[in-house]
Amino acid sequence: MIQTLRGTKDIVGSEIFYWHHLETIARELLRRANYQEIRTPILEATELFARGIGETTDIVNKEMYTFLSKGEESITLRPEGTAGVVRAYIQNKLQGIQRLWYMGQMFRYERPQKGRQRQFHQLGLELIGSADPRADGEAIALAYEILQALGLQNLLVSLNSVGDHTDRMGYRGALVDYFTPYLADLDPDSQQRLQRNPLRILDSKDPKTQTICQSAPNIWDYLQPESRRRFDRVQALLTDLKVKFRLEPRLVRGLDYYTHTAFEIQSQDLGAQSAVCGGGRYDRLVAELGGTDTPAVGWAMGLERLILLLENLQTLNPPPIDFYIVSRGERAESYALVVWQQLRQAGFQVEMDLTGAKFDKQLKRADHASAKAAIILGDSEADNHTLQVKWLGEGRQETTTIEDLFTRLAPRKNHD
RNA sequence: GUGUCUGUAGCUCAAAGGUUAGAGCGCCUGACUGUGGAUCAGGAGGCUGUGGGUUCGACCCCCAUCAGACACCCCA
Repeated sequence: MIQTLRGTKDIVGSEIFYWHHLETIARELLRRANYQEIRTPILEATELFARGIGETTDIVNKEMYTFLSKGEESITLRPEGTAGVVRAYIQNKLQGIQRLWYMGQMFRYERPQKGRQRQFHQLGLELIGSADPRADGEAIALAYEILQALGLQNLLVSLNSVGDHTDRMGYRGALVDYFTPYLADLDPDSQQRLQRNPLRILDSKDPKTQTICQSAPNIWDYLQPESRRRFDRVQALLTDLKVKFRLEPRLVRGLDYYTHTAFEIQSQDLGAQSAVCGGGRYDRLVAELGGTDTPAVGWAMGLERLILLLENLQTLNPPPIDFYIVSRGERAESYALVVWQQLRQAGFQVEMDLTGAKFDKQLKRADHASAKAAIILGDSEADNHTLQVKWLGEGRQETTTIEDLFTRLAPRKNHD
């Protein structure tokens, strides 16, 4: 049997109702904030991610689906959304402040576990063109409110500032100085990180490394006054917006392009992969990718993780349909098809039984389809142009005509 | 890439190395020949993930492989 590749899955059966629910709420909140959807290709030049995300990151080093196309060009299935959106911003010469959102598949070659797949979905937001701390507040508040609107509980917003480039270089040097004497006591992964990305040592889960980190230098001591003021302002704005957050000096996002604001929203109801949303400010990325120097802030949510939480929260059932048409006999079956068309064109949601089985079997299926009413058609109804309508909730049955049904139920028309 | 655990009917799970691999739910049929849900009776459905091996004999033990779960790494 041919089956799905490791780390990929079908979204099948009632799971789709959770996706629709999530999409409906997110779309509505983003519409109110006048964000515009953008759809960029899943396939991009490998160089876009190498330059955008950073050559030293794990995403670029070991997690990308990269291959050569027939023209020997190196292409990659996107591992995240921001680089592509920024590429589109530059390529399409978008100007001024752009409020953009996207939703779609992302790909990372990793071992799957709870809340992590190789092909997964992200909902992302990018607010490009403003350095105003209010832009940070806007982006974070929207993420927070979307998660709240979904009814998620036990959410924790972690906030940090990683400063600008000079702040970070100073801090990085201080960390290297601090950790070097302890080199032998660090876990092997962190030993590697000391050269590549010492900031990452801070969120190691190794207990011994953790103790060493206790008295490591704090990034806040390396923020220049201007960066510090900016950080304070973002905190004040979030408080005004009633976003509850926790300051987390160790929070370091995995991608190289972040500056100043970094944040993450975690759920305590997931396993180890607890981050449902991550993001921050990336003032250098547009220039890095060849555009004019443009500040920006954004985030991404992992939708599979949100779906897991939603499924724990509530059971969504398929909405009931209006009519299930049951028919038996040659003339009745032809008549049923016409009734099916008329009901549908009048705006009702209708399903017609195709089995030709006995009425009790077909009615059982009507019940199973959670239809409000079954329309029962035999040859005598076909001859008289009447309908037997059985209201399944109350069990009442009536003889009527399709015209009568239309006038009584004032059906929704297709066009408004 | 590393570690631990798990693969038996559509689903959830049984079956001390020893007859013909079972049960619940679901599905189908009938009781009820033009009337759903409940009840009762019956039925279909399995190369025990796959490929090797050990054994008189393997769902069970061994090896490999594929897949899944969880964790590490990393991230959403």
